[in-house]
Amino acid sequence: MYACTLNDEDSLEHSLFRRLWNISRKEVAKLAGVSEATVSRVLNNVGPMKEKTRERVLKAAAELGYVPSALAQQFARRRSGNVGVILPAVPKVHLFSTYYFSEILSGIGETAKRCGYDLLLIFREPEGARDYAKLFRMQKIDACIVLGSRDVPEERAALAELKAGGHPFCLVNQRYDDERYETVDADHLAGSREAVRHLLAQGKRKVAFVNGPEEYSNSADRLEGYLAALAEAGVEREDERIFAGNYSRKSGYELAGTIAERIRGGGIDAVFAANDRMAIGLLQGLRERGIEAGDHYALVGYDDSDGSRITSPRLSTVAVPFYEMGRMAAARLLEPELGDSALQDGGTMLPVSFIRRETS
Amino acid sequence: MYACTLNDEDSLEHSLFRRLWNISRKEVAKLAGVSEATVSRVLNNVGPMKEKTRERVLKAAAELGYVPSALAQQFARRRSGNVGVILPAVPKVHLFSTYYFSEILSGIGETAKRCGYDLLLIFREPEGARDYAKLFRMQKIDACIVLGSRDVPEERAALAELKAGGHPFCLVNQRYDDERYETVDADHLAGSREAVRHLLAQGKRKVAFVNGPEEYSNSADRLEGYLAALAEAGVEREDERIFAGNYSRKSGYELAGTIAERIRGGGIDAVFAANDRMAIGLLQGLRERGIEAGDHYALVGYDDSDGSRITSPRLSTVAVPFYEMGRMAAARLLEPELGDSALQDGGTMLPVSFIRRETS
DNA sequence: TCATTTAATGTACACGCGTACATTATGGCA
DNA sequence: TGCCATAATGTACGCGTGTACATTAAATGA
Repeated sequence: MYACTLNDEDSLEHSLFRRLWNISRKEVAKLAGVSEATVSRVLNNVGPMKEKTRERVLKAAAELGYVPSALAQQFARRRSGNVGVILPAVPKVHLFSTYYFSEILSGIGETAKRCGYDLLLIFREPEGARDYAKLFRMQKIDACIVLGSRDVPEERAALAELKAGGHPFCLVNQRYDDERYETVDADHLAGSREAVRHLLAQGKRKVAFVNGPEEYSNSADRLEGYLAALAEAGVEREDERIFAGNYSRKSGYELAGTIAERIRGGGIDAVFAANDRMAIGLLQGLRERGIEAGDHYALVGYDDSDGSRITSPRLSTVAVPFYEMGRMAAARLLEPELGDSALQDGGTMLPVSFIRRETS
Repeated sequence: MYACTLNDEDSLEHSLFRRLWNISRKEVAKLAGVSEATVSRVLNNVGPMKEKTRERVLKAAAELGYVPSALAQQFARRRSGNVGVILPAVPKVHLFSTYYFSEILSGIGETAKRCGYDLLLIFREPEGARDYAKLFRMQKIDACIVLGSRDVPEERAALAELKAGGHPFCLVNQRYDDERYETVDADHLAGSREAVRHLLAQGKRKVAFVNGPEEYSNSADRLEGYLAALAEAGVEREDERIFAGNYSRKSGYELAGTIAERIRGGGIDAVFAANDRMAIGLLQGLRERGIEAGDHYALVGYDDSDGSRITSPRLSTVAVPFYEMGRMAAARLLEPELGDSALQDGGTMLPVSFIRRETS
């Protein structure tokens, strides 16, 4: 039918080699009979162009199955198109709810995708070597979101370096009030106050508090909320009722011995734990000692994690909009114009809500 | 002391602009008094070089705070250095244990970091548009690991295209036995058989099975293991004892009505659920009907998730080495020479182990 | 019709690195 | 000393885009 001309050679090339030799702008340009620049302009929709040309180029691109090389684009644009997400070192993940991270990560992913960014996962080095700024200098990422940040010297140094370098980043669930970093947090003070108010409203007067490590601003917020609620109700602060865990279930479990005695002795009639995991550990530890949540004492956790729904009795807790927080953190970095309008400025605080279940 | 020469201008440049204008190989070369190629060779440790030169270059690089541009490197090497990790669409995540993903992800991350790769997170599109191969054609990733794969036509097509394109990928926890894809799975047949054997050994003879959707090879494996154990014990298969859930807690919960009746009627004396979430949902649903696990019936879950430890009674289950599976999947792709030696060839199956707790 | 603006396209180069190849230093050996 | 093999380094270019600038085509106005 057709003579074996150059055209046929071309189509042979297309059908056979398109998967072998990556075809580039050049081939598309040749097929469409235009210059490479025109191809580029059509695909990026920049500058004026004749509709006819546009169609020819798009057709040629489709025919060749052309896909621009992200590598070359990134290089030419000097942007990686990646948002780095910094996660706690592997073993630390288990201190937090994994639920916590998957929710936040999903939220970040949603916004990032919408803005044309990809997510680069970065596990924090266990041994203090946290050179976040290097990731920017290497141009691996254009922005980054820091999860599980703790107020320790190495972390402060790393963040200060980011700031000094002018690198866009956003903290989630951790504030450095003296630093004015971009931050998305939830109103843990209000959440804790609410939780403790609830306990007080039940007539409890000896409310213990199991907090997490003080390197997390979350912990300070919760303490503040706890104290505020007590003060409101005219209940005196009692330091013996304040305990320190590390947000792991185990740490809650291990406090059960001490707390059991106090409950038996009438020194404690309710417990507010700074997260569900510790609350659950405590619940289990106390149960082993014959002390039942919701019966011998009231218990409230924090996070509304999956776990809070599967204990029995079900755990009262405070719901935190992790997914929203992730979305917002990403939006702050990737679409700052929208971000500002969406929040009352400086209002990085998302609302939380107390959820009463069976342990209180 | 020093005259204001070009040298001083240079050091001014270093101290002030090193963070503003990204310095490149060129500046290092000039400062070290060598060619750019030599800088490159020193930094990549390629070819012979004089120790003296090496030191000069490294010193210059350090002095300038030089960091190679990952973008340019990737472009020149035509490798992104990224491993794509494909995750279920956001809403789906909740069907799986988030524990499951964070474990596997950590395992992948460990190996990837060791091999000098980064992790690019990719959420599967909800609407069937899963063009995995495009990620390779765009050169966004050099390899990919597919999590939560389901045997549906779109998925098969996407995987077939990957294979046809010669793109390295590895499935985790899902097999396509007719396709010979690179896969890392655990021995769910053995795990399920073990779990059911245990129930039978307790004298149970009417063991129900709550399975997940059949698009997951995991589900088929578990069914097979369940049936194998029954057959061994000479217990006849009874289709009315086989139920279909979707791996969510809710789906287990919703089966409670039917199963409660059967337990009361003596038609069921034990339940093996294909994952912990369904087991927990069922446990809760039955409890609401006054039927207690470990008491009125025996219950075994699957996954050894966090949740299995916090129910009461604690859930008997089957532990799966998710972290190891992640490590191995990554190793398969990134260090195939080691991977092959580590496993008996074709032996993609990792062992699982039954864990007896209080519900059985 | 021609001059002048504006639309549409082409030409040329930078981006920062890796690396093939050319070139120059070095050392061994006769 | 001269020759050769090899070590060490330099030169030059490609990788596939984006885009500034130059050029040409079309449109507008007198």
